Amino acid sequence: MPHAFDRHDHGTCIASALRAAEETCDGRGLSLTPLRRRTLEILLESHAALGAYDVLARLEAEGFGSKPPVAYRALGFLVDNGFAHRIEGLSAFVACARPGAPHAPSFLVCRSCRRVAEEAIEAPLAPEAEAEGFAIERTVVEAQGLCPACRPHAKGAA
Amino acid sequence: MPHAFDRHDHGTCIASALRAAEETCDGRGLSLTPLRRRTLEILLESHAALGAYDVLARLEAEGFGSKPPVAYRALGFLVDNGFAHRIEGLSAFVACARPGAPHAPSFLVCRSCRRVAEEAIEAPLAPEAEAEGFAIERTVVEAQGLCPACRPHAKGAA
DNA sequence: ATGCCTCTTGTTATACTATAACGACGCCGG
DNA sequence: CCGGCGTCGTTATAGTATAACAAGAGGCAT
Repeated sequence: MPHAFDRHDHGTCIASALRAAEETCDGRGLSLTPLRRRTLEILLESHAALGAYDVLARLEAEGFGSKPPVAYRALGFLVDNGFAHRIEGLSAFVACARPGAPHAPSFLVCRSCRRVAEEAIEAPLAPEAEAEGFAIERTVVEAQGLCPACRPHAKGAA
Repeated sequence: MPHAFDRHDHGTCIASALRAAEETCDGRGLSLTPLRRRTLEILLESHAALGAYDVLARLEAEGFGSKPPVAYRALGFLVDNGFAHRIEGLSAFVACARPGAPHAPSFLVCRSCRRVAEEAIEAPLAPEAEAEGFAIERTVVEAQGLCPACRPHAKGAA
C-alpha cells in the first residue's frame, strides 16, 4: 500500500481507484456519471485535499455547471459511497486510498502542502462509547502536522 | 470524572472549570476579562457544543458587541488556552472538561442533542506518523453518533 | 406511444462560518 | 505625559454549504 508521502507510481493509484469505483457502482446499481467520474479524477490527480470550490473551478473550466451545488453533490456522492473522504480539519476533500473496502479512515494531514495519507486504524473510542451507552456512527480521526517533504522548510507551528 | 451523558452535579462542573481557568490565567499572566469569562460560562451552561453565532447571540443580549469577531476572539482565547475545544465535525465549541491539565482531547459527539463527552485517549496515529516521518502537531478525534438519551427516539443514521 | 416516475444536472438565492483591517479606549511602565 | 500593548468594538468581505425549483433523459407500465 503506497503512501501519499512516499514516492510511488501514481498512475497505478489513479487507475485502480477508478476501477474500484466502477466496480462498486456496478455492484450497487449506482451510476458513475461523467460529472462524478471527472470529480473523482480531479481528486485523484494528487493526494492533496481540495476545497469544494477548487473542485468546482476545475469542473466549470471543463464545461460542467458553475454553481456550488454541482460540486457539492458530486463530492457528496463520492463521500457517501466511500470513494472520497472529507477532511474536517480543512473543510476539504480527498480521494479514498482504499476504495471498495469498507473502513473507518484516519488521516495524516500536512498543514503546509495539504497532502493527506490515509491510515487504517481501529475505532479508538469504542470502549469509551460502550461504557457510556453511546452509539458511534462515524469517527473522525485526523492528525495535523508536517509531512516529511514540508518538515524541513515549513514555518513553525500555528 | 463525571461524564456529559451521566447525571451529575453540574454546578460543581461549572465552578471547578471557572476556578481552573482563573488559576491558569493567573499563572500565565493572561487576563480572564468579563467577555472571556462570560463566554466560558455560556459554554459551561451545558455540555453541548455551541456554534460561534449562538454564543454571539447570547453575548449580544448581555450587552457585549454584536459582531462575529467578538465571539470568535473570545472563543479563540478559550481554545488557545485549553479552556474550550472546537468540535470540527460540528464547527462548534464546547467547554473543556479537564481545564488546566494539558491533554489531547477526544470526543463523543451526539448528532441529535449536540452534547459532547470528552475522553482522554492516547494519540492514535503516533506509530504511523513515526513510520512516515510525519510530525504531528495536533490531533482531532471525534466519534459522532447518538448518546444514551437520544438513542431511543432519534431518527435513523444519516 | 404516452404518461409517469425517478434520477441527474443545472439554476437562483440564501444561510452559515470565519477573518482581515481599522479605530478607540484603558492600562502601565518610562 | 506619552508610547506601547492588549482588548473590544466596528465595517467589510471571504469562504463554506444547502434549500428550492426547473429542465431533460431514461425506464417501464399501460
